[in-house]
Amino acid sequence: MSTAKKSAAKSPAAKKKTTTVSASPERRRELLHTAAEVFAAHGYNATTVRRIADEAGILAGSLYYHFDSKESMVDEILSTFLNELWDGYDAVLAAGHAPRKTLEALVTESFREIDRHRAAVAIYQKESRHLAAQPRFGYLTDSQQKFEKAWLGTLERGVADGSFRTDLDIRLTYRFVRDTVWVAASWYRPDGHHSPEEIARQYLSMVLDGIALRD
Amino acid sequence: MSTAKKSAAKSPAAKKKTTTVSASPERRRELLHTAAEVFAAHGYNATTVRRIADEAGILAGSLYYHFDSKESMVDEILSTFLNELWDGYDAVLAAGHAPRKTLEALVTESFREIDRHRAAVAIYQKESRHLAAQPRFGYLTDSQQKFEKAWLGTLERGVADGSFRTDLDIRLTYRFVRDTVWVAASWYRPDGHHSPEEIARQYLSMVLDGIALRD
Amino acid sequence: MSTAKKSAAKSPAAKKKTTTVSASPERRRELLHTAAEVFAAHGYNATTVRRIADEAGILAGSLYYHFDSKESMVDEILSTFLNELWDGYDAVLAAGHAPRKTLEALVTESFREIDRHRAAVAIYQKESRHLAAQPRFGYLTDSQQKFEKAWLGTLERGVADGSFRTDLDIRLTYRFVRDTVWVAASWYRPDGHHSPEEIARQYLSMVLDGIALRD
Amino acid sequence: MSTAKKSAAKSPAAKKKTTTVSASPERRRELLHTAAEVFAAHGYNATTVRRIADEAGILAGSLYYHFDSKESMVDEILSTFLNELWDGYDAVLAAGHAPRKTLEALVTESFREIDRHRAAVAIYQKESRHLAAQPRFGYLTDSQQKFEKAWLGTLERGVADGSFRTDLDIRLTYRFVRDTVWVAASWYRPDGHHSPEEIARQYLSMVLDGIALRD
DNA sequence: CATGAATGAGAATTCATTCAT
DNA sequence: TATGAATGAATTCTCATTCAT
Repeated sequence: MSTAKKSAAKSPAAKKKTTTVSASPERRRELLHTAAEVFAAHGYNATTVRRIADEAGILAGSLYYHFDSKESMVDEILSTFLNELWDGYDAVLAAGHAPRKTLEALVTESFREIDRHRAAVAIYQKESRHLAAQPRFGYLTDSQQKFEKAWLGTLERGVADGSFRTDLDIRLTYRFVRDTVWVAASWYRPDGHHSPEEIARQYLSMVLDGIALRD
Repeated sequence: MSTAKKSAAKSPAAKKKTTTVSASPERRRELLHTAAEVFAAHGYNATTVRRIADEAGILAGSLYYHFDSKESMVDEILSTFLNELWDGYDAVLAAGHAPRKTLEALVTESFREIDRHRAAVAIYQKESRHLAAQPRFGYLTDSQQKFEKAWLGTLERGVADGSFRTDLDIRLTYRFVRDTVWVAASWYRPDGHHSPEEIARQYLSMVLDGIALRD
Repeated sequence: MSTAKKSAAKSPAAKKKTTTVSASPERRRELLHTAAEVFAAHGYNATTVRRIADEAGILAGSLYYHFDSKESMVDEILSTFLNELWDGYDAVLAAGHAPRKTLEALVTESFREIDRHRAAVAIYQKESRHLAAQPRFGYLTDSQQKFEKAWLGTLERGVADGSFRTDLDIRLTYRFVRDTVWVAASWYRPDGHHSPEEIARQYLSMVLDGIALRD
Repeated sequence: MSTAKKSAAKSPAAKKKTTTVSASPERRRELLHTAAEVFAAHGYNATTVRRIADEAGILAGSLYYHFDSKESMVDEILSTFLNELWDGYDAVLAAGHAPRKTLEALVTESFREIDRHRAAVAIYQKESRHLAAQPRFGYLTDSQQKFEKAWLGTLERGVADGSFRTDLDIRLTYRFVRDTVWVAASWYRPDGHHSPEEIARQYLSMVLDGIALRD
């Protein structure tokens, strides 16, 4: 069970109003989906509650029947996403593959998550830094650290066993790979041409072998 | 002369209040520097005029002696940055190097700009998309297009002359290289260990040759 | 029959919705009891309909099957209380006792009401002034006036017949006695130690003979 | 120096925005005076910020140039009042008078405070209980306890030295005297007829010697 | 009788901006 | 150049109330 999962579970549970949480989960999900799209498109701060409500076809005040606050909407969007992400990552890490294969699996899994939670990923990219400052979003920091450990560890093992180059600054490489993957959420649109697996394959090809033609 | 430069120049000139322009340019620069730091740290929307003023040691209202509006502050920050960026890029492109060398020069130039205008680059990364929606910031879109033309063109020429791999989706490659470089502004801190040139070298090494060990 | 009774009776009767009245009187009473406790504890304005519903174990909307509005709840609570109060007071006044004995009987009766309707009395103390501004609560003002007449009259008769001191400002004395008695509702908790009659006895002792030791 | 003073001083000091506090104290005082009147007349919760602003002849938002929040307005009103109250009480208690004289002095001082801070006293009476629940208003509880200690102690000493009756429940007597005095704030209007000292004299006469005519 | 979902009218608060001094 | 005081529009959130089921 991941840190994100535990923290995320604790966060809503600490609220007084449990009523809100008990409301029909279907409607919640619809509304959260709408909210996520708007947050992703315009940014969390720039998104007004009213805008979300408009998009959902209800009045702004009505959102508060389902959610405590605008904040608790992002909270639920992000923690849901991170929980699923870590389910996938944990499975990959638990499989005990060789470093190179692990890297490939992590990248592929990442693109799958981008495909499934595009909006959430975009929000995470843009907002996690300043949201993490609030105690309520502590799980973002936790997740960040687990994330770094997983990727850095994989790279280190790969350097040790000869899969990856030894002449690179490993933290720089980590950032390079990490950004390379996740920034994709800002332009990725599922369209049939490119399945997440196909994109992952091309990215991996570039990251692993470079874009220069080999002699 | 770049599009950015012209547009940027036109933008303030279209204002009614010439008062603003008459103020001492030194003070302006100081204040813009302060503003850029705060914008970069907290985001444009989340940054209050008062916060900038606090940081500058004056009252919020006093900023309006120097600038028309909060918007005109980002405007000046971004257009100044883009003008310098294009001075560099134009020089590189005008030199007529071979594709691979051009790519290397563009990347190196980019990291230099990140080094010199870290705050502006961070703002550009986070805010350009939604700022570009306003006519005033049309030059952001112009710049974006010139940018894409320069990079995509270089990649295409490189594919044609055998410098770069032919089996990759070229737009994907473009995004890969572009993001790879500019996202660095979100974590880059000038510290002596890594000069922009050194970081550029490592990035290029990864992008061109990949991180996998060659046989 | 008192003014309060008549006004209170007229008030709900003037409503359109007769539905409300048809509900089981037992459930009404339970709910009113719950409402009274919450109003007393947190104040009328600060009490949300939802809070009352929570306490009653139902949803906010469900209260509207039983009552027209939050206002009609306080209305019923206060008018019920005042009707009972005036039943007692009227009996005392009709008995035709001497002034001092009348005063004692009124005080004792008051503490009995506090004992029986603690919540209602507390609400009355805190809210009657501003509720009385609305026409619907005109009976509060009526009751207030009858109240003043009864007490002031008793005091005046007592001054005339030599039961009470002649050197005191009679309105000041009235307020003194009135406040002395009713403010008790703010701290009184029925606990077995102090029966209302016992508290009345001690209060009367203080009011009539003072707290200083007589020579 | 009293508890109220220290707590009150700490409360505003804990704020981030010191700017607010630094604004001209004259305007603050005027606005606080207005606010206190409205709070006293309609209750804290029922008073809208807009109402205060209307009364002050400015717009609601403009109040926030001077104060952080509605809460900080009551805070300042109450703590200012309590500080002055305790200056007076402490002086009385430090004088080391005999119990009866101390009681008289405390009552007189109380009526003087009611005269000077009528609105604040009325607010204190109505709102202190629920405000005290918030940490920010902890000094209300502190003050309450000091208050009880001062009055109960005086009564106890008076019982011991034969000034006061020995057959009364002392806590009941405490509440009786306390409420008797402070409830006066709800009807007291300075009018020339009754100086605070004159009212204190009459109250003391009733409290000490009772309203019944002595034989 | 009760629920679930909404409405709509405020409420407090924030903030870019203005302007007389 | 800067201050102090305000404006006014927008924003998040609250809550009594309604109503179809």
